Amino acid sequence: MKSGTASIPPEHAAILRVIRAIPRGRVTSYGEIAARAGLPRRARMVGRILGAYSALKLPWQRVLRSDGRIAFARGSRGYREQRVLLVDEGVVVAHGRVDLARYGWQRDLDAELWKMA
DNA sequence: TCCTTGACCATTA
DNA sequence: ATAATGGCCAAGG
Repeated sequence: MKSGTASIPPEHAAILRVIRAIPRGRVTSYGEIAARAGLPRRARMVGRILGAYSALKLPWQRVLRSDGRIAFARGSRGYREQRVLLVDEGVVVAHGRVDLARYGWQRDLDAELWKMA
């Protein structure tokens, strides 16, 4: 064999890197992750990656739709699990939705910038 | 090969 | 707030 590790496509690696960088207690969207990974308009790919690499311990619960709603169908196993994991790290989930103005990753960045003023 | 199905999204109406 | 449209694209029938 070549070098033990299975080769992960660069695009996949870029997306995984962004997902792993989401701070605990904050959330972001599929599209935002794609954009940060240098792959604008490829939100769908992020969803596929999350499923494909579920063996890795990723903070998948911090990934929501662009409007802050959980992507899984209400009542589904994934939906319930994600809600629990988010609440566990202090994120308020009301009606299957998170207030992005409050818990969004971007907002976290804004706070950092404000501190410099 | 074609068609459908998604852990999606921005825009337009 | 809901709905249609077009973009995106791998996987499975």
